[in-house]
Amino acid sequence: MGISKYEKVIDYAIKKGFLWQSYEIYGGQAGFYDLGFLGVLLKNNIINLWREFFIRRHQEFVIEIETPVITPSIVFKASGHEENFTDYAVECMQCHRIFRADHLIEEKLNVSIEGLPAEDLERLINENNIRCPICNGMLGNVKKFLLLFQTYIGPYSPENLAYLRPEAAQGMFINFKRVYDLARRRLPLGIAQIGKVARNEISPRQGPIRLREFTIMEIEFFYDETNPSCDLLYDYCTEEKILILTAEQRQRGEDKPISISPAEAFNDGIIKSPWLAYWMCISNKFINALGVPNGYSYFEEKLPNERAHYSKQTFDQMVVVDKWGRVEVSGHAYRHTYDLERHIMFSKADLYALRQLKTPKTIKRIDIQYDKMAILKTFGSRAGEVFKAILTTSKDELLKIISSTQGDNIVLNNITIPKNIFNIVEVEEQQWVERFIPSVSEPSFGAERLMYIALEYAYNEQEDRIVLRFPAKIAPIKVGVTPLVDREPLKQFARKVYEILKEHYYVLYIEGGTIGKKYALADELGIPFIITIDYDSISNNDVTIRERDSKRQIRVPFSDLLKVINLGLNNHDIFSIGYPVIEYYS
RNA sequence: GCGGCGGUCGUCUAGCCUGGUCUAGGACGCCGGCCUUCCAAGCCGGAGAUCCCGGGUUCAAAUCCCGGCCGCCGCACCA
Repeated sequence: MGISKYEKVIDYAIKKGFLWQSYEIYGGQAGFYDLGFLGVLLKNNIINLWREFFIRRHQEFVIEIETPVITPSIVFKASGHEENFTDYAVECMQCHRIFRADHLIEEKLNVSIEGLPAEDLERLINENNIRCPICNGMLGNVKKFLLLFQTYIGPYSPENLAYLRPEAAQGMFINFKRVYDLARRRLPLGIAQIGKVARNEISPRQGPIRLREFTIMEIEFFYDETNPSCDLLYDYCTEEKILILTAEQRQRGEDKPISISPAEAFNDGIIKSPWLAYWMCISNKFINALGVPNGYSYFEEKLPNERAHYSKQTFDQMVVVDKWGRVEVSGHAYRHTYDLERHIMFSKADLYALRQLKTPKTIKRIDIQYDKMAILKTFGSRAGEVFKAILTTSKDELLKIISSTQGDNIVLNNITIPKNIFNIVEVEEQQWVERFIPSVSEPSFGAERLMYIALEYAYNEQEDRIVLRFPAKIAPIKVGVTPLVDREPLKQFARKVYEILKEHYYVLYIEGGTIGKKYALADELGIPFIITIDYDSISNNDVTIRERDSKRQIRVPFSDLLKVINLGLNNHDIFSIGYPVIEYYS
């Protein structure tokens, strides 16, 4: 099989100090990675690019918040994670294969056994003599795996169980009402969050691809199902195609995705939520901007049994990678009203949105009126007690008492009151506003996986050298500066340029070795532009700018340097703006 | 968790089978010096290794044995 690109990229990334395994001096710990300075720069650039695509460009209706990682257990009871993030595994005593205990039982007995504890599963296995489906050996004890990290809040409160969040989403759901109010109760509304999450994976083995702690970038996008207001989908997502491998296709065993525009996919019912489609459209553009060309990523619809408990429809955005064929970089879940409903149920909080109706809804309800004058006349000085009795009884209850009592009188607080004092009427009310639970579509990205993707797609081997072809926007170091040879006065000039550029960018100043070696070093770090100071620079007060991928250079007056670098870093073609282009010095 | 394979300067590795000559050799990289006017030239010098950890066998362990840790591959897991 040979060494895969993954190994090469990771070797390279470790060597250059992008990342390395955490807790090395104690032997390391699987599922955790540290970032070095290049890694931090790259990750921050990716996060900021995500912010640009998903938040800044939608700032009228997408709002970023930040909420804690440590979360009281009640939140994940409500969200369903406490129940659904638990796996029950059982091992065959004979062949040592491991199976999901619940899956085995459900298959064999054809019943749903959600939420049963380990002892019950074990009992079911024994009672029904369920054996290993491969070798028919006896099965061992059922073991429980909780994929949430547990902790306790406060030193004296071991009963205050808490979890590290496995997704940032719950922080957004919990804050829905507050942000909705801040946004002047307008939908659609996106709440975005970027932060650390933790999942206690059983055996993470794919380096930075599968971590126990990672950075998630999510939007919970709330909208009115009856009025999605998703014009953007038709404004921006009708031309460009995305690739989708539908659940139907997968069930038929097909693996060739269809090519369709997001707007079309929604119209055809392939994507069930317009906003899910819109964010998939943006996600596709975003992945392109990280250096993944069209055709190298697609959306895979999850089968119903593969979906998370909260999702009505899920697409995983897959990017083609050398080692595993593809890797999931984002999940797009149509969470619908599930989470808000659950939090309303558990917290009793009002997490409803309001909808203005075009025509008022007429609501009929029964009302009880009573004759104040008659009460005064009948009860005289005791009227006050009667009013109190009536007011402290709820309308529903009063209605029940009146309708269920035979005869002409009812008894309230030991006071006998004639029925004819009450008048039961049907009133019609017009409602212009309606409460409802908004629907949610969620795009969710893992930052570290994107880092790996960016590295793998940037990684190029040219003869015996490595060039990292990062898009300028995410390149950790933006500019290099070097004297052509390490002699004065070139060094002095180069250092001056370095000092100026440092004000604006991360810059690498290079001395030592030959010019070829310096360029190679800069290419290896993915630096998009390198500025060389030669002897002509001294006499003409200008510099050369070399572009990483083409190796071509232009000669630019010193005074224009910043302007040109800025253009270059913003994806303008610096070779077509009029400065002399040098294909190659010899 | 189970099974297979592996772990030696920063990196890649020689040595392990057949214990001693290994105060562990080399290359790349790094540091210092010389040289160098455009794509990883050359020369000189230097620093750099708990041989993964612990225990055992032995006069003697990088080398043999046991346990542990970590990694890779397969089973399983991966909302």
